[in-house]
Amino acid sequence: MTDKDSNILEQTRLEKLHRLRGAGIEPYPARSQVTHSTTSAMDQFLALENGTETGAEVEKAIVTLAGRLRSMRPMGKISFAHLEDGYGRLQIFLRVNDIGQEQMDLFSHELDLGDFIQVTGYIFRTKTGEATLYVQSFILLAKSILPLPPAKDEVVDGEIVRHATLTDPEVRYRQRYADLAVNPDTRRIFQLRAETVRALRRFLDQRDFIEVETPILQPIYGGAAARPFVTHHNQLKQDLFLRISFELYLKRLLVGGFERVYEIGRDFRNEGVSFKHNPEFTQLEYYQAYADYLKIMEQTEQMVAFVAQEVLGTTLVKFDGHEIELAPPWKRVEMRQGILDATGIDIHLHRDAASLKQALEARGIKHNPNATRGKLIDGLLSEYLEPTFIQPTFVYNYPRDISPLAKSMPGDPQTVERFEGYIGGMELCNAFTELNDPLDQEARFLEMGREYAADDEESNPLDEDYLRAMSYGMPPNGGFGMGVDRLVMLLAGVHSIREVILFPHLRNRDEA
RNA sequence: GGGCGAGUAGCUCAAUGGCAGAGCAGUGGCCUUUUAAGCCAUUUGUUGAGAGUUCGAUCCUCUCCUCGCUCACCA
Repeated sequence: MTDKDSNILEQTRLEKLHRLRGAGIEPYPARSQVTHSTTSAMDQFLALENGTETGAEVEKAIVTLAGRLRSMRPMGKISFAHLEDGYGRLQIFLRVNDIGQEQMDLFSHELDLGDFIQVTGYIFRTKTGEATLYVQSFILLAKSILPLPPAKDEVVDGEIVRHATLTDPEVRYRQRYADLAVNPDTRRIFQLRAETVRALRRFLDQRDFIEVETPILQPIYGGAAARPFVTHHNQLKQDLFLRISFELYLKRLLVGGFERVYEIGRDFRNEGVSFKHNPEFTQLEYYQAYADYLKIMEQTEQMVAFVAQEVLGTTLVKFDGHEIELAPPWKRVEMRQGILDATGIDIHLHRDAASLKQALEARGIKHNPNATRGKLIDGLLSEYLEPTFIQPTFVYNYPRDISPLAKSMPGDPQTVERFEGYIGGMELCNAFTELNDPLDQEARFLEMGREYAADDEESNPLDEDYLRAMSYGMPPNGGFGMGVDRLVMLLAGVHSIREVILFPHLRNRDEA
């Protein structure tokens, strides 16, 4: 930062800091003696207040709290300020009669917005009725050198109206600490995120799933079609990939005898960035022995509705200008029928890529000439169906060649038992009846190797160890994967994945 | 990677081919129930970076950087 030493605001604060040190006051003491939070102090005060009949004196319960100075209104011989801690805000009140001129000057002249202080006193009500801490003593806990972005707010008819506030997305993402410090809405999103993850765990734990952790650094990546990040182990002289999914490891555990496993963790995909894509994102995957995709479909509706109810207290969410009802049952669209309705093309009448391309060309639908049949169908899904799925919708029965890990439908080898869940025009989850036939699985891997060009980085290397595991015998099972970030977007009602990731990936900033 | 938009004081934003402004924040003063406290005074700029056109560029042109939106990519 070039303006570091030229910024007069920082210089002023540094001078204050040096003056404090010179006066024997440590601006960063190691210890504090907090007895209450803003809310617990307030709760205690309200209880005392309510327990007191008219005419009786409210007992002056002495509390010590700590927090950050968020506003200051010095008025000569008295001073008001607001203190904010991790729970909320409380107004504090200082009077020269009680704390003395020296402390009063210290408060008015040497403290700044953003400083952490500890205050001791009792709560009373001001003329305007605001419960306020009457300060008997205070100490500085941490001096703030860099001024926080100002974020003033006032209360109008019970609504908080914010005036100057930090809105620049770049600063908000790069300096998330500052965003969190001044924007309560940002803090709320990440509290909601934590509650969402807890609720997901609760849902699965109640159903006898066990949570496991599988490798992030993998010698062979797989389980999804995505370009990986590559890294290197120096000592072992071995290239490693950051995982693009958990799938192949989790299903090895079914071979090992666990019947219900899940993992919540980070996936890494070396692909484009957008409002719904971050290079690293949080994924939930679970696998359940003796379940099929229809069972998983039902469970998905229940899980999402459960989480919404736990986190928001309702299954009705607002997203992107829409009211979305998450309670079951969700709409179900069979893929063939959905595409037929939307485009007039019956994919069952076009059993190979060439035939399907002809049909697309006849209707003037643009497409990638090198795509497989499955990719063409997937393109139709993304183009014509996905944006229309605002209310929760399952699309089911997918083409086999884009689903190498899913089991074919009885009597229709070109179609697999797979579904994806869409909400708000966004893919939320993906699940299928897992393929557990090692011979079929090997054939699929080889088939994929033929259909994808050799230089197509999405074509996964053949995972022979996975085939060996399956050869020992894998119970029939249903598997499920969901983007946790997207679920949080939905519940928080925000349109960008960056709003639900604390430190989203941004381009390098050249600080030359 | 392509297209569109944006970048001006610490923050939020004005302005004009001719001395770059306001509010807030800061600093000094007044103020014993304020709360976007108020009043008086006052400080703050490589106008994102670089180059070009021009007597003169924050403004026009080009290149670059960053952010946002969007398209492509993303079984």
